[in-house]
Amino acid sequence: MLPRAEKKLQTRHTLLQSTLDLMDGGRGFCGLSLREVTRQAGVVPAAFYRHFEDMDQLGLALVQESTQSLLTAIRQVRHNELEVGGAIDASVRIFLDHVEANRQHFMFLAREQFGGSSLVRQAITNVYRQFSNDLMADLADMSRLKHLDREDLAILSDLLIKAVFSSLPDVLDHLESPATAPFDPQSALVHKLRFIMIGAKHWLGIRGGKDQRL
Amino acid sequence: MLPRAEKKLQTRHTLLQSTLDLMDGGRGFCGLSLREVTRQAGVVPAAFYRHFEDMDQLGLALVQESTQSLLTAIRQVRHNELEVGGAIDASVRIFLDHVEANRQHFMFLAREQFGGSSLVRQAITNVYRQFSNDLMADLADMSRLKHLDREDLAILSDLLIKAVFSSLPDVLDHLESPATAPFDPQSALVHKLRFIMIGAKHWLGIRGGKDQRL
DNA sequence: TCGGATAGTCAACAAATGTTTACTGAAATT
DNA sequence: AATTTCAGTAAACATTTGTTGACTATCCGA
Repeated sequence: MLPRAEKKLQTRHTLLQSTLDLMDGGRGFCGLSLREVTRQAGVVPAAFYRHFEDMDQLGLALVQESTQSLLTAIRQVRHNELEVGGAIDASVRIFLDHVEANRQHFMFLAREQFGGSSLVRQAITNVYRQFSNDLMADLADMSRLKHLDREDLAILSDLLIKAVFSSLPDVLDHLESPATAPFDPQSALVHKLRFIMIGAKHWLGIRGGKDQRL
Repeated sequence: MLPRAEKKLQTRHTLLQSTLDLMDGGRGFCGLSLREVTRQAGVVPAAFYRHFEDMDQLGLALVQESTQSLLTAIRQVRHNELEVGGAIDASVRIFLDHVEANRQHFMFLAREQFGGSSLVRQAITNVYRQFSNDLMADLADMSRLKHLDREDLAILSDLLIKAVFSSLPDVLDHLESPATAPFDPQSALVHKLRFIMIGAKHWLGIRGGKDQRL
């Protein structure tokens, strides 16, 4: 690449990384100021506008960057699901390895999924929907779930995605101080996904059998 | 009550309510300024300090207020669980009715559970844990879950709580614009909880039977 | 080699923020 | 009736914020 544009990309990356670093202090994205970010990046405030229109746009870029990581992880997981036996264990392992390798990005996603900026929130919501749709397609191919109709599968995949992502904070906290949670978040997550998948396997329709009246 | 302290409590409540009103605009708690809140409340900035030390303390008060609402809902749910048949339907109905009646409070909880202020976040996390423990005690009394040990129950209740709360944003959005979600969030939530409870019922231990290898 | 493009600097601006200090007046206490 | 208490006001403060315009130095294409 040309050293001109390369340098620019490098600064842009520094701005994004500085934002993640500042958020490591436990603060949310909306609590950061433009000047703070540039200060952390070792750049003058005005330089910010060479890369982003405002903080919201930087947030969107951060969503995209994080999503890229996530997409990579998901594809590994989906590839792995084709193998036989212990798909959940292996998938969760791969997913969590990736979370560990991209801790800051996933912290950003976990913290801003319902957070301050509505633009960022909406972007993350769209990513969710996309992943949920992908997962639904995979689930539809599983032989032990053939008895589920489209709506069942949609709700099931949504539930699985929500279970994974709502466990993200536990996992991320556990990475930093491994004594916080009562259980190991990774095995707990596997446990939870098993509950769900077993339930899906024994699902008898919305009315349920008489033994399914809960 | 004496008209002196009563008036003070009223102003305090106005401050809290003003905060919720401002957050209705789609912004997060950490995006609000002290002056903004007092402006909305029709009070001079300095008056804020007669009630709260800083915005974080107001946030904690808001957690407590919201928690009170939630406790009320939960108690209704637990009482309802003692009745026979269709416990999930009825429980979810009651819970969601309460969410609807206290929309702003639950929006606050949903949005700030991982959000900006670490003090607020931690307070909400503690509430979660408490509810999860309560639910665990209830689950332990259910005859169809007698085969689960303490760890199973802990993880199960955590999963149920997470499923409910991660669905809160869907439910709240649906209240404002009932065409956003692909499905009705309420029935979807019932569906999800059924998946989980059925899975719990058929749970055969962490190693599972040979038909439970996922 | 020249001339334009441009990433980043510098300085300045109005506006908004959190916080403090002294005050006012009504309610509570004595 | 006199005095204290205190919720809310008024004004001022030092900072910080987002944004702008003119600049500088470097890289790029001609």
